[in-house]
Amino acid sequence: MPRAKYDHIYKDLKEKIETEVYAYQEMLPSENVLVTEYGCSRNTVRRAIAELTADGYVQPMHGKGVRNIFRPVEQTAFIVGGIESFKESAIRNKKTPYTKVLQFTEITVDEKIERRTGFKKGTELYYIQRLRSLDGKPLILDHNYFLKELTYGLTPEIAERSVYDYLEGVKGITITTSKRTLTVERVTQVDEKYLDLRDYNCMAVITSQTFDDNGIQFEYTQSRHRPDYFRFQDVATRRKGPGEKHAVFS
Amino acid sequence: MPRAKYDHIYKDLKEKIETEVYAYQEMLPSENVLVTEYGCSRNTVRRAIAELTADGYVQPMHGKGVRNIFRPVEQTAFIVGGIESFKESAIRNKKTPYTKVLQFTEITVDEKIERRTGFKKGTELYYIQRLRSLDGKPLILDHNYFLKELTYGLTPEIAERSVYDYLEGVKGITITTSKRTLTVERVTQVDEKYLDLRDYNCMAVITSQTFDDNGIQFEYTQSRHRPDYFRFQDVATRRKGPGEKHAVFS
DNA sequence: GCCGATTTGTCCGTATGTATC
DNA sequence: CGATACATACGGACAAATCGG
Repeated sequence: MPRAKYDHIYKDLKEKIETEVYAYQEMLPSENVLVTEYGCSRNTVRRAIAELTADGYVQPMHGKGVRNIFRPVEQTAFIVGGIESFKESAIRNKKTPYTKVLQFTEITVDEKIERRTGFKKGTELYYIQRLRSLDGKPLILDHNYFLKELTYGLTPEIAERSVYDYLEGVKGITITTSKRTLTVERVTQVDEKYLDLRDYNCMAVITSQTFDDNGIQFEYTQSRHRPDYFRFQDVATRRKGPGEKHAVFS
Repeated sequence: MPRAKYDHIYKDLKEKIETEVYAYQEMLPSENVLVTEYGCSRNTVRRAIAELTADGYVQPMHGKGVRNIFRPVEQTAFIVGGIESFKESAIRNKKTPYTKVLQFTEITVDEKIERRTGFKKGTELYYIQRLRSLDGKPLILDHNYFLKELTYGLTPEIAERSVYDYLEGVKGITITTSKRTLTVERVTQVDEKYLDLRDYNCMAVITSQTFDDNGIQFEYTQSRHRPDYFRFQDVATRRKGPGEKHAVFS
């Protein structure tokens, strides 16, 4: 499958930025130069730059050029950042992942679960509880709720390997949008039982609702992270237009 | 100042979605219909839809249409979400903000501060420590470092009102990009002194590096939030292209 | 300060590809 | 198979910001 042209340019520029072919604070070649370099239209170059901007890699400046503002991050903790699976995050963080299934049951949604998960009352779900370890160290406790109608055939064995490989590969589900909320919550007895929390009495909790390409929510997940191995990254770009908001907390 | 055309369409569609002119899970009018409605080109409509997609409001489906997946959020805690100032967040959360300046000093960057903040050694900064309250309840402890060269003239009085109003209004600085990292850290003595933490021994911490429109970092801030009043929201969209990553932790 | 060259920002019309129905 | 809808790409036009002479 041939990638889209803008995606090729995006990845190429991204690598050049990461490997400092363009130095920090340096200008990238102008759009017109890139057009001739890549042999494409200006719109295509602009689309690639737009993606780099969203990644926080570059900053276009009207009338001046596009500046590289990428800074490599030191990798101390387990970085959660963008969109990727547990296994992929582990690889990027250069650690060995391991998953242990603690529970695997089927449940029917009641009012209480409906409010929390967004699934309607009466819906049938798989409920899975999993312990995630990196380099043998248990760090994350996951509570997954999968819509049975779309994910029928799930087993504990699949849950131990990769649910998403199964859903995408076998079931043909395409994951598109994920709404996430990050909070800090008190530890539970289950947290304490499986994770080495020392004297921490809080957990970093990511709850996410995930949709397929039909706009159907097929998953609700609560990921409870050990706080000292947790890091979430984000790039916020200011919206243009007059009468706009400004930045974060100042 | 006349808005850009795509921005007008974006805001118009956004409002229609929020007021449920288009119901949840309903399809928006097709791009071609919108083209005739707004009297513009298809590219312009597509740009507006792209922004709504990034906001997690809609989900375009190849060959089918664009589905509304917007759900209003219940406002329990203090939601941090997108890009906005403390004051604006307070207003959106329907609370009364108050800021107390605890410290206001000038410092010079040493190696230790350089590593943490990204400012070069020898640079002169303003260091401000502020306590943020909502409805009289102290919730956030801010540590700000501002590049003196760009923010010269800051005073404790300004810090008590709004630093950003001063920087944007008086100094003519334009805020563009903000890189944020969210972690969970242990409480400090200062946290305990000013915030009512009960028995929590952790804080939700947002550290951010903010850049102006010249790509110059002029701010480093650490915002320490009381955990039980903290909530961070995010929408992750899956990248297209073959051989791609999938979603969050499953 | 003015003017022209450069560069990014916005918008248009069109063509073609691909997925859905 | 054809009609519809979104996805990608092209080329051109003009506006707005910047910079140098």
